[in-house]
Amino acid sequence: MLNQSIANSVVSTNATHTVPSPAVPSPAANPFAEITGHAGLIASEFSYKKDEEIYGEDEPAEYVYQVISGAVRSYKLLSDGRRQIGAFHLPGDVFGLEFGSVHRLAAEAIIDTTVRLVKRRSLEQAAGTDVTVARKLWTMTAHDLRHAEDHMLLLGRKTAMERVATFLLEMDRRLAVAGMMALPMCRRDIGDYLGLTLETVSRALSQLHSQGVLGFSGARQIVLRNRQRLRSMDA
Amino acid sequence: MLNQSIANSVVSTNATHTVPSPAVPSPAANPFAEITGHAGLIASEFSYKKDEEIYGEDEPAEYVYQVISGAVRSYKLLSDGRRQIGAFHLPGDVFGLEFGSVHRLAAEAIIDTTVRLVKRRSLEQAAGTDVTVARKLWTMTAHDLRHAEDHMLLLGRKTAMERVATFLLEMDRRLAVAGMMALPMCRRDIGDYLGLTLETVSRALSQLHSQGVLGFSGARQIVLRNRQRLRSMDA
DNA sequence: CGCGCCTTTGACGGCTCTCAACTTTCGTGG
DNA sequence: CCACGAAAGTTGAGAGCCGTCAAAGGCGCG
Repeated sequence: MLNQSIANSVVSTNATHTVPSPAVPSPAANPFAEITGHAGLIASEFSYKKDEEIYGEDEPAEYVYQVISGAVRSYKLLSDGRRQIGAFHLPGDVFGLEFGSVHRLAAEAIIDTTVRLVKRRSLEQAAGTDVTVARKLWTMTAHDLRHAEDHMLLLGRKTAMERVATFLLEMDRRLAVAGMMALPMCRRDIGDYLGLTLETVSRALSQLHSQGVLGFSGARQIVLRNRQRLRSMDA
Repeated sequence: MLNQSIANSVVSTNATHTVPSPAVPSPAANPFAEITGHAGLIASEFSYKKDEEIYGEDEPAEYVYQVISGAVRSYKLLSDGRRQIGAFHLPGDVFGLEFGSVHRLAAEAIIDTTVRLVKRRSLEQAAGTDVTVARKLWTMTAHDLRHAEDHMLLLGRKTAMERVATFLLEMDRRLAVAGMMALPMCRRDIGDYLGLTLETVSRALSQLHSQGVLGFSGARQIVLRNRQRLRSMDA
């Protein structure tokens, strides 16, 4: 019931599980380039396989990362294994930037992922002499804070359907290409991001599908057919 | 059932509804003093009555505030009135600091409150020339982010009892005097902070009381009698 | 001293979780 | 290119935690 519901002539069938977003935004809008360019910092690249850990919670924060391709989840765990994903990082996003010396959340590659990275101490040092770097660090942290504030509202007060609607609109904004989005993450990841179980996420998506609000082309290829309706559900 | 359960000989009875914390931490630990002292900024004072709005959501962010006395809640609203309190601000805390030009959350005085305030543009300007100020702004935003990340885990994954336990330990740490805390906020505020209803908060507190984990002296005067037990409940 | 807000407590219902079975998709290898 | 097995996703039934509605009690402020 979840397939063949899209006239997806525009979508290449081998696009599954890759995030086809524009690799990295233009240099002008790229905070990493701004910083490294400005301060003459050395940026390396590194790749991680699907589900590979990039760093652990409370691990020393040695590097700051930018997603080049792939996708990353940042999360916290409770002692019994309950997980809260705080953010998904998609191509162009910077993650792992900490004020202190340790990572407050763990990070894992959701799919095969390549990142650019610079040493945190280099950034700190540059910020100590260059106010534009210092300001950029503030900007990036402030951006994360804004997202966290919105997400607290979602987690504390929205219904399951509202959470899923919010999620779809966020992902649509961040990774839709030609009106379609290829989700890199599984239902469990979505649930742990939204404070729900994977079953509840699945049921909400099925309901939206049956109402014609969205179309599937494989469980992770989604087309939004009625964004206005979705926005009205997002409370 | 909620009163006279404490041998509170140390607590003056007229302490209700005032937050008896140390007015403002030592200048060395005071971010506001650090900044204003460093940059020669002008700080004014202002007072708000109980439940008075300090600023609204999406209002221009003209000032940055520091609580001198009293208590403040920062929150977001959904269109139908559901509210998520993102943080409580107690004496010494800085709030209302935004990277952009508008406030992402509204702020209200929980009880009669006096604040110190400086113009945001003054800070921005100072940060443009002084890296220590720029760094301080980053520090404060990073601190808020850390709290928001912890709170997302609470809202997304903790049970009602775990949330209340976490809340009690947080308030104990932040405003306990002589082993007792005088909560400035009502049950509804606590519920809106924890993503619960006021009734659920009340039931959890009653249960902790009946288990001897805490003692009451009026609904808002609480003594923690078994912090270890509470920590084990907070997951 | 008394009114009104805050808090507590109870009964009940429902939204989401849990547990389970089935289906589909996807990666792998023949 | 197809077959196979495992992982991911869907769907159903039932339970439980927390929310809703309601009422009574307590405390604080005027």
